[in-house]
Amino acid sequence: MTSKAIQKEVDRQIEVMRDGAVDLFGEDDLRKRLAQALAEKRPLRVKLGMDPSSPDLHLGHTVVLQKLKRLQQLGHTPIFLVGDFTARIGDPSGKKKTRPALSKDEVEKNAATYVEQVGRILDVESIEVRFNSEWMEAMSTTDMVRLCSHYTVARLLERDDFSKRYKAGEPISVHEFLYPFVQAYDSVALETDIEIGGTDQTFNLLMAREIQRDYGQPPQAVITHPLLVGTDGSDKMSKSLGNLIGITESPEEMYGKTMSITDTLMLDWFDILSCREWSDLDDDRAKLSCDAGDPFAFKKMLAARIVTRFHGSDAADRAILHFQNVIRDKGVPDEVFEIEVASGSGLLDILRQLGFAASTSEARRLVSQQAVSIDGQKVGDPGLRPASGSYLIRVGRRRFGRVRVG
RNA sequence: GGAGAGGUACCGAAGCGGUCAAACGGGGCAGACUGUAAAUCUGCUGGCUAUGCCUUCGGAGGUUCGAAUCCUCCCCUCUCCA
Repeated sequence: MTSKAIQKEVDRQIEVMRDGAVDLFGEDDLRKRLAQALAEKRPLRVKLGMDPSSPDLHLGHTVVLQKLKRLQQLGHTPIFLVGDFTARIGDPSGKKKTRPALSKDEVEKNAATYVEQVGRILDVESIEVRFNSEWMEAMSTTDMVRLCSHYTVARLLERDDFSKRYKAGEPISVHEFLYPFVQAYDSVALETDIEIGGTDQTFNLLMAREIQRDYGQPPQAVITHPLLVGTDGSDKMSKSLGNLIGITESPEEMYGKTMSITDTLMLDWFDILSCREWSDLDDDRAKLSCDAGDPFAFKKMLAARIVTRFHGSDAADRAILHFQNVIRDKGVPDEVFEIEVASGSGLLDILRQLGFAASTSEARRLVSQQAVSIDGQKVGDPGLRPASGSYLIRVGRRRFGRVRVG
């Protein structure tokens, strides 16, 4: 490549890196490094850290994964860092209970699940999967203390999460301060060129730059992405808040959950999740932000796009039909799971066995709220004992189960 | 080490001797309505062999006819001083 061609390619790649990102730190250095790498036909090493304590990926994770995929398509090497050692220290953003130590088996199992799920988004053949216990377990106390000497408490307190908690008088355990050090050192160990993360990771990612410099490495560039707000519309999507859409969820669930988000959140999701792939909807989206357009239609499009991304367009079509049938027309889904119960079982017990109520009391409540129907007939008697036969039980609008009374 | 504040149901937060299974808000669930599992409005939201019974207000004891509320010890958190 001529140097002119290289410059052009650098511009193009930087544009991709910036796309959808909140910030790109260290751009000048990155340009130089990229040019050099291109000249040497050498890929850059792009790190993405993952917490192995909960192995299921959700829509929020996919934001950075989509970006990683695009960098992979540019020819760079994704490094998937499993923070198994870090998981044992405990996640600082999780304020409360320190996470339990995971056994080696659990970590390996979770990591495998991760890679499998990541494989739905990008090509995992050429990906490098690493565990930070690899170098952290071998680190001596002396080295750990030395690592910590590269940063000050005042600077640690600059971190948004820490400063907020500090000002609010909430507890911060000392070990939480170590987390950024470990994460930073991971970049040293991996000789990372670029690290991707959510905006909540900005501090840690930037700190890695300084630590790398102290360890004689060129500092990594940092690309941060916006956090996806969860289905509740208030907090970032996370497992602990239960406001997520998992990427392994059924098409019907994905579609329905997306349809349940508020109109405002829908625009947010579109902007963050699109990644240039849904630009044909940009005009519709623009109309909505100035109060024109059809929010309902737009939300249906968004929901269909999300399902398509993870399950394909056929599945999306099925999800749409299911939604129209069950939610709009209050019909019955095509497929309903079935359980068998002993003859003489009471309705309340059946509801529990179907998983529609966690306790008899809750089942009783549902019945008294006119939420339960058998074969389309509302039920009012909590003491009901259906005779032998097969029945379709419906709870609320969208929970269905067939029960065969023996 | 000293002084003070505090730990309440999924979360936040009232209650400070009986009327407390515990106000209120959020979340969740349900009903109505609708453009949808949006918005809005209403109800429910510890368990059970259920007009009663059992467990719950950091933990363990104690006082009392009776405790989330009073006392003792312990554990945890925060603030200020050293």
